[in-house]
Amino acid sequence: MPRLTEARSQLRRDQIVQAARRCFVRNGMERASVADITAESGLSAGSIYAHFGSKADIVRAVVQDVMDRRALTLAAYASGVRPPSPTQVMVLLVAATDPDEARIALQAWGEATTDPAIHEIVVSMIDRMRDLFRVGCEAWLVEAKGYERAAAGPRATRIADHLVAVYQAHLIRAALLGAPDAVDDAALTDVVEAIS
Amino acid sequence: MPRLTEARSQLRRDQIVQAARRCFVRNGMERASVADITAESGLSAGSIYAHFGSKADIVRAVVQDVMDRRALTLAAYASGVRPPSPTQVMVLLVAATDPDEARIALQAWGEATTDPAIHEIVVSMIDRMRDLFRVGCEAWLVEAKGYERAAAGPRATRIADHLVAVYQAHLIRAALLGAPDAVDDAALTDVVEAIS
DNA sequence: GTCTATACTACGATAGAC
DNA sequence: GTCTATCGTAGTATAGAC
Repeated sequence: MPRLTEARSQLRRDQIVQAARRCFVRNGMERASVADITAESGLSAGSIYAHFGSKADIVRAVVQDVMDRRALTLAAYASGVRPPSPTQVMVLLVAATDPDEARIALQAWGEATTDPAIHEIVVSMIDRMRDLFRVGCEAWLVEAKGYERAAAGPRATRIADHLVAVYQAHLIRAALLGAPDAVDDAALTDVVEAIS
Repeated sequence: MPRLTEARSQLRRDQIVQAARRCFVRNGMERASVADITAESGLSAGSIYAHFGSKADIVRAVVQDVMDRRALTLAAYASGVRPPSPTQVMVLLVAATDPDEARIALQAWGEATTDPAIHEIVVSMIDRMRDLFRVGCEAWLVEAKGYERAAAGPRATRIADHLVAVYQAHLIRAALLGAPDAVDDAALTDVVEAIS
């Protein structure tokens, strides 16, 4: 029985997190009230506080959730047998960007400047992403470009840093300008390949 | 007399804006209260509301102020007779970055996702910056690299987009990791020159 | 676990004297 | 213009019934 109960509880938590996410996209993490979240989720304040200790806990859960989704997407691309090129990874990642997720990411960056818990989540996420890029690039350099292992490592680190920058800039565009189908593939490809 | 009075009023406004900026760096734009700003500025609530119509007005003024400072710094570099290379501009800009200003910038990005007034300020600032980069790059391509005018334009646009990305990524690092004297000039130079 | 109702606080903004 | 004092409200969190 505990297993089923626990799963149900997790489901409720997720229901609350997704409702909160929609509220945050609409009103911002700080301005969105618990009352907004109750209305959006169809639950009551009492129910919500049975699953989260405070509104700050909900904010943390939403940020963690969005970051985890991003990392999963990226990891999926990087884990194929034939490592994709940096350009391919970036094009896929950009095409898979949800503007709402991008907005949550920007809000999280802002929160991270003053909230230690969010700061920790965001920074460790950036590190994780850089690492995924790095590992993927290293494999690609060795297997597709014929690099020696020794030379591939430092080169991959450099490229990964750059991919993080390009990706972050893309998130800003996606969040503030909407999804410009103007995902200018040509420009993106040009830029990424110049550094690869 | 109106001139002197107006100047004094502007001084008070600036005093409030700078105090508010410090509060925002400490507590975030939303969490910082008007009471915090009165305490930090040494003024009273009544006085502050004589100069600003609402707290939202103060937030807008702070964001505008920080953005204007950045644009001024960049314009100063770009306006020399001998146009600097993209790498030089970026190195100077990065070296001149104040972590507190970077934090305000990140908070402004987050706010821009839900507040139309902030959105307008942020987006137009990004456009202005891109344009300054573009004009500077074009001059540099023509005068230092021997490009034809016709070829320099599109190339400069491409480089400018990239400089914006690199700069935004730098702001994120500066805001969240502090000023890493690890302004890794080598990495920066490498990346910017690859695309130049 | 979930609801309704409410306690308590903190905040933004204003009033009115000086 | 600036102050002190205060009003009204919105918001988080809890109590207690079911």
